Amino acid sequence: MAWDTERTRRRLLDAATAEFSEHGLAGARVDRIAARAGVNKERIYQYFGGKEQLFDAVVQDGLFEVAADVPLVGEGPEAVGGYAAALLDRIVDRPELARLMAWEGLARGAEVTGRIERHAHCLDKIAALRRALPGITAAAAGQLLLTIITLTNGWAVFPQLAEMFTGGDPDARRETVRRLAVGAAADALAAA
Amino acid sequence: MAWDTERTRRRLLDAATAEFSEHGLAGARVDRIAARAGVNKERIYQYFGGKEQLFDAVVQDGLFEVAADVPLVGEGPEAVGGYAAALLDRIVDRPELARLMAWEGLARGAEVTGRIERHAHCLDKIAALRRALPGITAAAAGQLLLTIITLTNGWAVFPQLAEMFTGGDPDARRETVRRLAVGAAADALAAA
DNA sequence: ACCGATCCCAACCGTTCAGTTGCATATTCT
DNA sequence: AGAATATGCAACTGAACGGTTGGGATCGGT
Repeated sequence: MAWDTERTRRRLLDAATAEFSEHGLAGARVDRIAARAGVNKERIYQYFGGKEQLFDAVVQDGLFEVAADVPLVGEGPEAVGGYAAALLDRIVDRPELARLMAWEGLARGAEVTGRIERHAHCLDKIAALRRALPGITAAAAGQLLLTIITLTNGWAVFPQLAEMFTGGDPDARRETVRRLAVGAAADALAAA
Repeated sequence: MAWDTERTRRRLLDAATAEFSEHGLAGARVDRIAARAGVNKERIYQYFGGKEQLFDAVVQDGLFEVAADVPLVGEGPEAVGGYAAALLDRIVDRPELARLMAWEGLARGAEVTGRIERHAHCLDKIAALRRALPGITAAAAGQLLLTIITLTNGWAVFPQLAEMFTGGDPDARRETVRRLAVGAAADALAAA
């Protein structure tokens, strides 16, 4: 049998995504990740270096994937609303990345590793937002993006609140989030 | 020396709040909590039953405290904006509860323990919101409350995003959040 | 067909963790 | 004062954890 190292790597990454998303950095178990992947755990240390570095790789991977899956298309506040709604849909369907971001923010604070690529990645999103809302300032675009991500990720991070306040109905929430995003975008544009 | 059990309890609760807020449920160390409190860890098991129950007690305690500290006063969308701004200020100043809520939501999902008191607590907040915005539906009030809490807690839960998108400036964020909350409140009111 | 490099895995290691126990000390009741 | 109860703590325990090691299998190159 040929060594399909890329496949092993992928399996580990997927298993780690599930495990870290469920249990966080401290709660995840290296043994469990290896078992989920059907791989010996020693591979983790060879491929990624350790638990924390594997976590980083997982976040990076997820970030990349969601950016490709949910693009910001069109122009004007309505397009921004559509983007927010699509993002929420994605999170309802696959909450892993939203949860990972929260675990990361809670455990590591503001100093994230791999700042460079990450920063570039975020600048890309801000640029897309400024393309959709011509004339908006960079600061306003940042605020708007933070608003959108916070609002959408909240669904995955505070399920207990979502359940209590909305009965866990994602449809109702999507429309609320869409209107909020449209309003926030229009507001940011008007302030330009 | 007289047995000041209440003081010991309080010290444990405070130490546990700090520890759980920093490290989460899985990352917190019982030994560290005891050391922070200057108390033997065996007391934790006598007073609270165990790590998880202590966590519950900490969340409950924090929830109660913040509700008392940040009331919703006045009427109309502006009052709601003021409430959101005050909540964000509180979170910037003392992010413990926001972080605890996130750890809880991530680790435990929608099924929170102590549902009854918790639910009553939330119904109180919704009632306060409906008093401030006469005519609003219960569903709209729930959406609005979820929006406000999500937006404000986001500052503490996603510090890496806050840093990247806003440069970590809480003042700019407060004004954005205030305007968003006012807009959301007016919108919810208009839909009535 | 051989060799060096790469990959895989079972077993192992030192540490750390949540939770317990046994006993000394302080308090309250009578 | 003395018995009964509640509180304090150091030391312990069994399990689980992240990480390592040594040896065997499989590859590509020649």
